[in-house]
Amino acid sequence: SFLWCLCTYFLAFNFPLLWEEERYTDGVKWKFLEHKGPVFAPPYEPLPSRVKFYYDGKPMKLSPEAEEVATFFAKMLDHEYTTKDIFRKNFFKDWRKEMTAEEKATITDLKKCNFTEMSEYFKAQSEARKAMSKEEKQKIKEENERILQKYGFCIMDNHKERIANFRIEPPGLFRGRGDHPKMGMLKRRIRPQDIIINCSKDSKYPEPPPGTKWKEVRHDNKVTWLVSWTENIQGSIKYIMLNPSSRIKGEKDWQKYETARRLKKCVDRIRAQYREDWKSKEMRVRQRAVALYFIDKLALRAGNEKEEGETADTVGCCSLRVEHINLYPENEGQEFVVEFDFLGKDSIRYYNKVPVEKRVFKNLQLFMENKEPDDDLFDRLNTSILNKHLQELMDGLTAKVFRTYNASITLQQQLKELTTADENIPAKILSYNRANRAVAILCNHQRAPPKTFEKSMQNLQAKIDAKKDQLSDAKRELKSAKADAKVRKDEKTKKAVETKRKAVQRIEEQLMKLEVQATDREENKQIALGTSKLNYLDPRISVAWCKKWGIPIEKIYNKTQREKFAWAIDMADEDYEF
DNA sequence: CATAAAACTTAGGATCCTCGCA
DNA sequence: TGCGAGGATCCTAAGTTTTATG
Repeated sequence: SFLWCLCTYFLAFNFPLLWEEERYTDGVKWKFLEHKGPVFAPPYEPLPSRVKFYYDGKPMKLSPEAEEVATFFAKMLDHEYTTKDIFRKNFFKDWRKEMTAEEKATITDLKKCNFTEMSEYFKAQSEARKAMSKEEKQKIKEENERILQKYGFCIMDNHKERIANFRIEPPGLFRGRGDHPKMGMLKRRIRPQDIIINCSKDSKYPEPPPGTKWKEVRHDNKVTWLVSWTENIQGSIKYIMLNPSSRIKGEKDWQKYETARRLKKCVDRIRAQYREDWKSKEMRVRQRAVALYFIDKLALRAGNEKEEGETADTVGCCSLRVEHINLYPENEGQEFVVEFDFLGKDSIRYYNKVPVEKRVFKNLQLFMENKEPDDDLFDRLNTSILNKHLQELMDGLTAKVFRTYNASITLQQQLKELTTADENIPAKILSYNRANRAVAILCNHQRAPPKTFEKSMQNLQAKIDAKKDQLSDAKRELKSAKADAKVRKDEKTKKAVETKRKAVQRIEEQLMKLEVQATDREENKQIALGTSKLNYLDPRISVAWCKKWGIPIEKIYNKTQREKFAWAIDMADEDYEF
């Protein structure tokens, strides 16, 4: 059936007769790759001379280089972080590097810099953009479309594929997430001589802009990227790659869920194993087993070590520190409670109180003995040790497979539990969203409550109230029509009763729809569903659910998502089981 | 082996765009 | 027919895993 799937899959992607040779071995990702290269950020446009920068109260004309960096700061003036010490310090240091000797000599204190005119100018610009005529907006749209058509696609092995991010990131001030030590640093402009092009030897190479050269053109078909450059904040490499709808990404995504399904088959054995390991006489084995238990039970991330001072202080499972957990032998009527409180990926807080097995609890006490708060909880463990162990338990098993597995299996279970046959479509979709929500909570996918949340909730409530009034009016009218019909007994009044009855029914439906919507929205206040839907939930579960209950797939997946999951929509029938 | 670099996936917020409603 | 809410899309940072290096 694996081969059958593979076959169906390639047919879905129009791979006539090719699929056997398309299954490259030894890491070959493609045989032919042709593209037009990246789109660079537009060049800097100096400010009109009437827009002034003031230093210490006096107007000062800046060199174009210094002015450009100043505009980056001016554009952020309304953000809170321009008031943060680290941001200001980093910005000022990098800004000074762009100044002429004279500017450097004059501008020595950021507090004496006045960017307000620049800031006002950009606000006015953005207003003007909003106020543009239809024709002007249309023209811009057409230009964007032209660029998309030219640069947004590539040819990979006989297929025209959409590129994900064909535009080079423009220069600006770096703003990491959370308490980032590098916030405010200058992210420099990327030039053609910074760019490495990857394409096939026998393709038409992309042209660098006139008068420039690429850093390198290479032909590495063991990787999937088309363009790369080194970014100056962390010194890491950035890539241009294909869209999720592409064959190369879709196949990888499918493979990911197949690995998670293989874990399903052996997860009982693995769980038994780590429970056994809680008793091991070797400390490293116990630590490994407790960490794995957390990763499995709580869907924690692996938690690689990070270089101190280079990024925000965040952790995952293996990098948890003593200060991130509290142990309660007894708490709110439960025994052996562990309280987690730490910042995870993107500095999103993870807070959870969970009762654990006594053995886990005792182990944690042991791991914490004679340690300072900032010592590692699992001092004999890191992600590479853990993943090596997992690899021995199952081919292709790594820590993140547990997140995928637990997310997908939770969706499947919840859908089974929450969906009832007699509900209408909106109610079924609410059930779907609730199942999705259970996963988002498991994976701790949070969002900031939308700024307009309270207001929009009030609006919705007002609508509901209005609908209720409308309903009682309609009911009253129905009642009087009925009374009328009883007296008159003619066709006309009979018909009127039917009309009124229909009206009541329609309004009741509308009311219910609104109420469902309100519930859904309220429950979703701080939870982001998108991330799990896009990255953790085997789409075939959703496709099967839609088929089973006659829900149009568009109700669950928008256009982009349908493109990304085309493979699953084609592959899964209503009996699909994860 | 340990470590660093490279490759690739996952993530939340900003911005753009559309659609329903007053 | 203009407006605002909310979804779609864009953006790019921040993770994990794989591969290269010494």
